[in-house]
Amino acid sequence: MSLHFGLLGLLKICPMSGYDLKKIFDESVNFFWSAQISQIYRELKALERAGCVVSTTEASSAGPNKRIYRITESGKARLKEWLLDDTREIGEDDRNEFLMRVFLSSSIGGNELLGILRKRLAKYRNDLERLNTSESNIPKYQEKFDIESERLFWMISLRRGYHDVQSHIRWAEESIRFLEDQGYRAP
Amino acid sequence: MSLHFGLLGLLKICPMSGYDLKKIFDESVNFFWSAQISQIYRELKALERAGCVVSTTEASSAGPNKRIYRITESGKARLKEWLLDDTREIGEDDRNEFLMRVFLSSSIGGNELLGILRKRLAKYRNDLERLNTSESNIPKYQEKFDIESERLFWMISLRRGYHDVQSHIRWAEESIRFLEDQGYRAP
DNA sequence: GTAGAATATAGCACAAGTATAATAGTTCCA
DNA sequence: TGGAACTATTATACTTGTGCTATATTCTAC
Repeated sequence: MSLHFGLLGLLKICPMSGYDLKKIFDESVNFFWSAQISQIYRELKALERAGCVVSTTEASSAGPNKRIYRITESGKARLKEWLLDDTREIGEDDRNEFLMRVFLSSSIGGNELLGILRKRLAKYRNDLERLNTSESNIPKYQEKFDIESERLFWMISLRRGYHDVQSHIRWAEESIRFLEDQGYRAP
Repeated sequence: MSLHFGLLGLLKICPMSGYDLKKIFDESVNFFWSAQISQIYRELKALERAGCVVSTTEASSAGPNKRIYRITESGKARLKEWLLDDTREIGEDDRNEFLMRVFLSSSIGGNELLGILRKRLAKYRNDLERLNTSESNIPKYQEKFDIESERLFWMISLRRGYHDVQSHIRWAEESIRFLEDQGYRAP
């Protein structure tokens, strides 16, 4: 459902094509939601069938015709309803394949795990860079659309990204130090 | 694939039924992986078809017969292979429906968001309690199986849980303070 | 002028997880 | 003795997301 309403929320700011939405996803909400272009097109069709959006074909400034989606009043109402829905459990996916590996690492031992954690720490530091890129993209959107009313909420979401990445880094550093103190050495 | 190898990893410690595996999932790895019982049974069948486990029917101490699964040598080898597989990107799912809502909250405004964040902070504090429960469950498993060789890896995974929950709490507190400073008041 | 990159949409097979219902044995206790 | 709670497994439909392929247009660099 999140992609469904994520698209609806972005279309509330400005009418767009599926292709445009994909780009915005990759540049902004990517650190907590990603979507394949194929899924976005499929979901847009579902949104139109549900009467949440309407589409028109328009000439593109570059490339083939675009199908521009616009949010309807019904779509706006349903978005608000979803945002306030208190009955359903709202998940934060903590499913973590990497942690599953750490948990099961007795089969490979501490030396191997130490090497794996060092690589992962480098990845986390890279995630921090990507977040900075997301943040520096905001002014670019400000030029394109009127996002002044969005700004506060975007900043709060972004702060969550920083808190999370920093905690990942702290954990990896702590675990590496701990394994080293136990006498493990990466292969 | 993670559930696949998660089950295999637990079966390496001790042969068990699907029902047993579900209970262990809920009590231990739950903070980074959950599984429906229906999915566990389905996955066990797939593991057996793949030759990673074998099953036998045994009388239960209480209730109907159990189908006990045992890991095979081939299963152990494949688990190790997966743990060391360096070619595939290992995901940590940061898909976050709650954050999607925060991001799109301009439709409901800062006052509503403040109320939502307060409730979420209470949930995070509860998550901390649940982690403590997971940790205090470890000695219980130590009695049942020989998990001395697992202990180090379980502790490192658990530490990640603490780092994560604490960062969620810090973020929620910070955001609530920020909204209050901006003059927002929960409805 | 043409190859290739970027723009733009659509379709299908597959993987992984959810939700729910059906079935049935055992234990416990009112 | 009857029913609730727990133990235990199976089956099936559905949802969400991935990966890959096909198709077509327009712009840019050589």
